[in-house]
Amino acid sequence: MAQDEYQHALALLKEHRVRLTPQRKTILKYLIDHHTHPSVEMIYSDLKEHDDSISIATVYNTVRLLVDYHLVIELKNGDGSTHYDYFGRPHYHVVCDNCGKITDVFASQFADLTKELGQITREQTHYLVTRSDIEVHGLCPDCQAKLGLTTVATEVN
Amino acid sequence: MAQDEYQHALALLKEHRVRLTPQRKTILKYLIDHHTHPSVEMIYSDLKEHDDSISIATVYNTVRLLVDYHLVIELKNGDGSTHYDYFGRPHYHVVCDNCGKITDVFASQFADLTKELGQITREQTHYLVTRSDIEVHGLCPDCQAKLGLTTVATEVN
DNA sequence: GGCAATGTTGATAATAATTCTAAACTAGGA
DNA sequence: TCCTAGTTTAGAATTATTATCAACATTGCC
Repeated sequence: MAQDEYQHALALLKEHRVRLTPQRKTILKYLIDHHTHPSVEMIYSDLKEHDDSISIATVYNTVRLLVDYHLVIELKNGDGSTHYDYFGRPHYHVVCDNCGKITDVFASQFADLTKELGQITREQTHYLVTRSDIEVHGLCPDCQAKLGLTTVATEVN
Repeated sequence: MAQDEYQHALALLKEHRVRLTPQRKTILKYLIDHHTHPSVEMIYSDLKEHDDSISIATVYNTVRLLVDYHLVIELKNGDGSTHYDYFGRPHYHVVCDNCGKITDVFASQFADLTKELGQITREQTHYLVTRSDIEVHGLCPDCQAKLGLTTVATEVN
């Protein structure tokens, strides 16, 4: 599966005549394998630990490249730094406002929602819609428990 | 209307024992009146021009405060800097990937969409959902015209 | 496989964005 | 009015990001 993603992404880049350097492959693979929504700094230090030398500038350049080709998306949770997430298969994000954790949701309804959203948007704005980023905020189950909100959780709409 | 928003926001802050300093009021009023999605730098220079002294640090502090109380939301279009938008009445954003323009959409269907989204999310993740940020990407009508895509636009789903 | 053209990397300098600090100030309650 | 905890200010410090450019590596071609 992850292997498929990787091959698919490589093929897309190749199609666009993007040079497949070892660094780019490494970073791409890292992002496919780690759905931890890492920041540039996290990617950099992780890779430096395992593999050897890779420049922070290269990480910046590569994530931007991947964002440009829509293989990866940028996220901000609120702690200042920017996070990245491989976006090969459509999904959306749920951010915990208490601990900052970001969870992926691969809901089957996602496709329907985005389609609907695209239609509404086109009607209202006449934009040519290409994609949608959805970010839901709330409290993760852990934080609900910590804050003693477990019972409330089931009541709230 | 804008006056209502302002009073409503002030009341909310007051309720939370937030000190209503002139700087905070000024910045809040600015954000309510300007739906231009300004960056901190833009707010700062605009206010410095009209009004007199206000520190950039205060602008940073204040927008964060307003974000914390969900009166304002953070946006990134892609040019690096962070933008802010008064969020008194629910809406979502459409970003033009060509020129970076951000358009607000106050679709009546917005409420239904977010409700649906909240339900799906809760089922899938057991998060306690509080709100949703939706960001649609595409090409604005101007850029479609510039790029000669007007005919295509009507064909694409 | 080997070669050349051209894009990429790496280290670091430069710049931009954001936060911190400490002293001075002030909103709001008593 | 007075007090005080919270806020503002200016600038320093820190952090994030981009630019530079010589050395290097990928790709397409033979």
